[in-house]
Amino acid sequence: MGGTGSPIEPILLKLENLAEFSDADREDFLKLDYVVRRVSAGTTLFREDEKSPQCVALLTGFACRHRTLKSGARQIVSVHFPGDLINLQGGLAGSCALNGQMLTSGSVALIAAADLRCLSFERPVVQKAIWRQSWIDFSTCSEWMANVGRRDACARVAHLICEFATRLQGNGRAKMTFELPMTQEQIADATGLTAVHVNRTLQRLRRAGLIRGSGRAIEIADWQGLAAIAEFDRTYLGLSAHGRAHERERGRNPRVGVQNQNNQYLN
Amino acid sequence: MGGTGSPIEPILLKLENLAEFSDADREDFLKLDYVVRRVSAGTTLFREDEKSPQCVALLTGFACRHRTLKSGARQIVSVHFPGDLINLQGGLAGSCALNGQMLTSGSVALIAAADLRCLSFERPVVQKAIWRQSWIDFSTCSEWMANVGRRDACARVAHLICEFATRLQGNGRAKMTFELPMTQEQIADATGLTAVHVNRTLQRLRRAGLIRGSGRAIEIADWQGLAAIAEFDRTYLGLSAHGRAHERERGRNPRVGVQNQNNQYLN
DNA sequence: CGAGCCGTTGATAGTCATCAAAATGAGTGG
DNA sequence: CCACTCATTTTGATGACTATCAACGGCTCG
Repeated sequence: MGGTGSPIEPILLKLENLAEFSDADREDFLKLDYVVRRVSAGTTLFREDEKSPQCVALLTGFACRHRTLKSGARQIVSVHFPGDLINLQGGLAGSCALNGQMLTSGSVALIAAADLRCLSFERPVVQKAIWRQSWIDFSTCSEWMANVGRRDACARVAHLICEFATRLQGNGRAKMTFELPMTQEQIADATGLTAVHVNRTLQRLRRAGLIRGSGRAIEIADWQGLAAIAEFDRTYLGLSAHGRAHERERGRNPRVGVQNQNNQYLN
Repeated sequence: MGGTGSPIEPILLKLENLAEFSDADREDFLKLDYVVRRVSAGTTLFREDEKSPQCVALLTGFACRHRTLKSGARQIVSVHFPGDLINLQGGLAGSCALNGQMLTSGSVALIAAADLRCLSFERPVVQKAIWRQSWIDFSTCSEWMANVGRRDACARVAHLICEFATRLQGNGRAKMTFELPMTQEQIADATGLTAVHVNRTLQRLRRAGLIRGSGRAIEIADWQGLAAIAEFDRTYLGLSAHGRAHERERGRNPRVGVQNQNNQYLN
């Protein structure tokens, strides 16, 4: 196979990392109906108060989901990369009280949620992939919550950078140089800070020798150090088991005994 | 039906709110294997570094999932009520990098994730219910993230109280009086504050006449006011469509045009 | 070339964390 | 039933981290 030229093939490729697709699975997926749209930065993809079930496949560019309070304060809840299938939760289960918006310009393919639901019903492998994606969404969301709730500004921004480097690289090691697809204000909205403070925090990370580069071009000068102050552990991203020799097993919290299958620490 | 006496019947009842179970669905669900355990407050239910896929059905008492940083700082990511099925993400898709822990004493039924996976495969309705539950988990998680990232201490605590009141009540209106099943330190861990500050915040809410009662007994004195400062909107909890006459449609953000099915604001 | 977004810098004020210790309350064992 | 212990709640004093307000330079773009 390879190179059917379908616009949604990148989406398929990413999903295939999450389950073992058969040729039939692949074919059926590529048969999905969709509409491709070019979108500029800032375009709203879907809104919290809208019921229309629609899934968005991000072909090029970057997008996010966010929640906006009456005060105007915004919390970005997830960031999406080219190849991502966005709004699974909202599309497949009903509105999700989140807004979807492009961070940069790019293009998307709109897929009717009903079609995707059908496909996932007929193709258990597709279903499994979607389920796992949804799991990753949740996992990432809770990691972000810990980020926003329990880390200081430096660690928050460092963590975001680590995550981006890792996700941009796919399954390999983290990229050392890349372009952050967000303005400092958007970084602020993702980390629960203000744009001004993000600016100063980036400067501190630079002065500390952890990153280099100006503007949105980020070069990671000291991955170890950056990951350390961020306490970054890529497990939550659910990437395949490539670089699995993690630095786990260390100083977790040894409050309870050893772990094993059968919950022997339950009473 | 009604009153088979099975310990996991409360779980079933809650799931039935999320999809239309047939009698066969119900029966098969109740046939699931499980082991019941009494657990004391603080008992660890599952750990982030553990692979054993196991789902926990919370029969009595309250539980939470949390993430702990090396510094010892803890972020509680979700709170679970009697009748909840916990760790769907971790159990069905692999470890979730989250710890599960009892907030109070209580009892749980352990269900092998594989069994649940099987059931959900054979019973699309069960699957739908589980999918919707997972959606609610995500939805709640992102609401909490907005809470922790973008609201001040008063609003955060008020929001937590509103959510608890609403969830305790099931589908009706919010309870006016109930017992918070968490210590102030746990509230702090859920809201990204410190225990000391939670204490002072609760006092402010009392002085403001929004809540009454001492200790964990909470009486909501002014639901309107409390929900207002918290910007609480129960939609994200995915409760059935009872009190749907929301206070929506008001001052959202009118940045983009009208919404309708076909994404006409895309370009 | 003006408009506007974005990044940067400075000065100041608040919110919330931290540290320490006393007060309250529940559970235990003699 | 009471002394005792331990967890939890409460209070006070201090300081750090981050927000807020304001202004300016650089850059892109129509």
